[in-house]
Amino acid sequence: MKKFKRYTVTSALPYANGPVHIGHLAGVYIPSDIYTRYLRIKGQDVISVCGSDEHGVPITLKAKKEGITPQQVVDRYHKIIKDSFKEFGIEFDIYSRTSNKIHHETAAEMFRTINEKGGFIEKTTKQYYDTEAKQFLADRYITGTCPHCNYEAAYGDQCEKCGTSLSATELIRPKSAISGAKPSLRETRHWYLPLDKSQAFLEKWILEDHKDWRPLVTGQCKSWFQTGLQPRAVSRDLDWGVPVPAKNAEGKVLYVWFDAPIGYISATKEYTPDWEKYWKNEDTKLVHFIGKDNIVFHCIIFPAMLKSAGDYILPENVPANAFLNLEGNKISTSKNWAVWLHEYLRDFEGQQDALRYALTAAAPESKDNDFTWRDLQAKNNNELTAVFGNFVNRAAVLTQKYYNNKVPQPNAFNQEDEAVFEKLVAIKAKIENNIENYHFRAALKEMMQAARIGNKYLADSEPWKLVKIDPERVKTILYVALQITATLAVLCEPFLPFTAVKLKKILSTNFLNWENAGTKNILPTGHTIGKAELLFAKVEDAQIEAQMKKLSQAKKNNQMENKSIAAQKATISFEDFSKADIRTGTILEATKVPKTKKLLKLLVDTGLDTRTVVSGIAEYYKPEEVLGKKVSILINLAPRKLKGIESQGMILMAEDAEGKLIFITPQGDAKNGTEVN
RNA sequence: UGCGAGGUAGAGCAGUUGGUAGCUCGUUGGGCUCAUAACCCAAAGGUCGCAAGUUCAAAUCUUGCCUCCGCAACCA
Repeated sequence: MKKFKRYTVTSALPYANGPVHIGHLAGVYIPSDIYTRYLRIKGQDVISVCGSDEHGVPITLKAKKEGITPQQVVDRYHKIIKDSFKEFGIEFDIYSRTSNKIHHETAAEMFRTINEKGGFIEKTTKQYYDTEAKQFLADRYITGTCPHCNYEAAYGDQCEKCGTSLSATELIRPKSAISGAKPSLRETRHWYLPLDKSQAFLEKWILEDHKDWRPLVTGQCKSWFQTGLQPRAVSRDLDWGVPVPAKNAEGKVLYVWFDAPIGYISATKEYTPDWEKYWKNEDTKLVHFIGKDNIVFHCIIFPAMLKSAGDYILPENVPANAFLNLEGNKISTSKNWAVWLHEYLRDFEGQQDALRYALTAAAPESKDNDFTWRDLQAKNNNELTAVFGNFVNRAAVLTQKYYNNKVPQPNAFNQEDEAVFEKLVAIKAKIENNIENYHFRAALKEMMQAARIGNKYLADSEPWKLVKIDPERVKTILYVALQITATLAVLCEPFLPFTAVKLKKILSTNFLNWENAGTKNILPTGHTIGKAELLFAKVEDAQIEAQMKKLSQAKKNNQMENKSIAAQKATISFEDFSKADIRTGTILEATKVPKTKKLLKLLVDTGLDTRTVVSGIAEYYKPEEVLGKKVSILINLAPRKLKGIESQGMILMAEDAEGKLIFITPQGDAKNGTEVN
């Protein structure tokens, strides 16, 4: 395997239109932090770069909605995100932002470089333009009627009712989702990255040269290759972003997906003038940590960009994670279905490692996973506290009791003692191997195994019994136990940095390093350790219940917003349903019922007969409008007198978004009297 | 609909080139008392999504189906 001299580790730039939640942490930031912390402890030359992604349409929309500038939006979230990362112990060497001057310059320069090499093509297309909001509209921001199923709220890229994928120009009665105005088609010219020309190179690079990538990642790339890569626009008509540095490019900015990954480079530049060795030197290992939604950008598009620009190295690996769900549902920023990092830090002060542990243990490395609060509690209380914390406490307390906090002088090691050291060495090797191959979940498990070995060692050797009959042996036992503890302090650092600090304080040592973990004299005889203190606090039921309550509140709020959609009614049997006799019919006559606001008196041909029905639709329909209308009618409803007129059935109606009643009209040529089933 | 990735004990996950199904937590029983009622030992618990096929032998290979997730060209 290739030997690298230094590492450049990137973590997907969080989008600055909301705070960071546990899905981001489990998918990207915790794995990248484990990886870089590990490399740092081993003394490698590594930089970890990240920053806020601050451009793009959603941010401008949010600003508009709140009546502030996009800059104010990103300033707000950049601060929240940056602060919460720091407090959570995600240790970037630099956390930058794409609204920075240095980023604008770097991104513009990248564009120019590629452009000068003829790496773009220019194309003019027709796109919908919102004359009121004065901007071009992405397909997603156009709604209209689906040409296939007539669903009225279809998006410009897809109809969610019938699932057909659409292009915005197919929509009947298109409407801007931003202003509600009717958009018009306008010509616009854009630069495109001709990915099709890079396909051959990318296919070889990914499928042949990097067979060690995760199946999830390779699979998705394959999927793209099969369809065939197409040119992709790198510019956009918008006033928020990096201006396109070219002639005739007024009002055009670099499209966010082009701009964002360059943020890794500009962050590096901001960090060190010596940035080029991290991006242009073949001895450097570049690793991108991302979520699965970002695979195409980091495995296909960004490499194609880097390649076109020349000089740049390409990623060695892109360990993308799948998604984390929360209590069985997808995490959603807009629905507030999330555990926000800044809120966790407030609600669980000093318990960063509990979340780090739970999220690493449940990391969605190969498939989507579910996070539950009960699981966090169980992992913290039954694993971290019970196994790890308890062992450390046992060793420290025994040392305090028997040796006044001094590491005792051991006698010759017996077979059990030797076995312990052998296991520790093996565990350390497994952790290294797992981390280097991005198996952080497995690495964490191994780390805990070291604590288990400690507990078992104490339980098997029973120093508290032996102290009365063989005090010399107890010295060796406690010596060994303390070596295990010190090894733990080293091995846990990539995963549980706060615990590592505490543990080193308990051992009152700062001379531990990765290389001597698992060795027989990591903590020398005669060294005085500090006072025993608890490493972990338990997570109490009350804390969990408070969080669950918060979530159910979020759920309730969502339901309030979607109030128009009523919950499903109680299940009925087929017999119940078949009692209802619904027929198609035609309205023959309609007259307003005098002295009422709502009622129309209708004469309906039901196929069986002609009958009178009184219906509460007068607010929405004039009598002449409903004449001859095909309707569905429930005919065996018990007759009822309304304003003195006997109503002999009920016209089926639905309510639309504005509360207006609309007829359930049979499609096509249903004869009057046809049964509706 | 197409493509990709999953579906393995109550939960979360391993299972290398096909050869007796494993780990952690939880559950049950026992032991211990140095320790945050923590720790240690043992047991129970699985027709490996379903169906068919290849094979002496399939969680593992082939085919079909069911199901969940993602992507599908301007969605970041």
